[in-house]
Amino acid sequence: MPLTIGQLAKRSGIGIETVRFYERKGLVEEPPRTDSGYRQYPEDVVARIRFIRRAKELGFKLKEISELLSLRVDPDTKCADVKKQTELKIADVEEKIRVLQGIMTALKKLAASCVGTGPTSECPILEALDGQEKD
Amino acid sequence: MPLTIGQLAKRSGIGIETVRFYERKGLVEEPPRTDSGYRQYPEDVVARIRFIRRAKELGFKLKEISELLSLRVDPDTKCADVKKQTELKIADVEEKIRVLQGIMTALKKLAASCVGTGPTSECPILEALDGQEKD
DNA sequence: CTTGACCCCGTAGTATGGTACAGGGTGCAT
DNA sequence: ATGCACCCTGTACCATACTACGGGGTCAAG
Repeated sequence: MPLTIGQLAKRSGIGIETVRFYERKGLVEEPPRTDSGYRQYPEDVVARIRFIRRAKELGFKLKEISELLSLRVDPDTKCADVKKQTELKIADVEEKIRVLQGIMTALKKLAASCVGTGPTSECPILEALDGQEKD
Repeated sequence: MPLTIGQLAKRSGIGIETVRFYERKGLVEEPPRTDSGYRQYPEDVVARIRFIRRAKELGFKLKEISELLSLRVDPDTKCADVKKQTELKIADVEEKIRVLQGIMTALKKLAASCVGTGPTSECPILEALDGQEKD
């Protein structure tokens, strides 16, 4: 028995509007309709939306997810293509971590330089952000 | 001698439109104008924009930067307040790194499980994203 | 047969951080 | 005095990922 959009949304843990949004974006294909125009989703769309959610959690953007999704639809694409995408994503995430760790180091250095007393005019954090300029 | 908006933009390394955008956002205060309406920036605005740029590089959002900026304007705020903001930011960045490392682990596990041969129908990566469902 | 929960569509708004016009006026050099 | 670079305002647009709303139609229970 097919699902209404509301049932689909509830089962897959997203909002109704988001389902329609994904449909507009091509992430979820347009389902058949009842005579009155209600969307009728087959069960497996729940799995597809779960796929989208998991991929999102792994840091894929919607655009990347739809690429992943079309890869699998095309019978000519190979497992290796999917693996390549994943490896690109790994490099991407590694880069993000690298940048954040640089930020961390800088922030910690700032925090360590500050004893936490005195007015802002003598705050070493603000002075550091000012660079060579003095306020 | 005061700077025109174009000179300010060039010296501080951002675009003219961005200066006006920062003005609208309250990050850069409205400068005096010439009779004809041209903005006239004192030199030290260059430092202020550099401050904004550095803070942005450290992962502060514009909203957070404007908070930082108002902290320093208020003579009653203490160095400790700035330090506290910085420490909150450190926790924030640590959390981001933690999440990304979890993602990395998952992605690497996926990539490792895939030998890279065969059609997408047998791709372990897509299967993993599907969860308990099989395509 | 009415009420309430659900569905439809299209449009617009949210937040973030800008960028890009259009349609003017200004300032300076030649 | 004319050309060109620069400035002004206001508005609209970019991507990202939703979320909300208005004004309707539908379905099942009581």
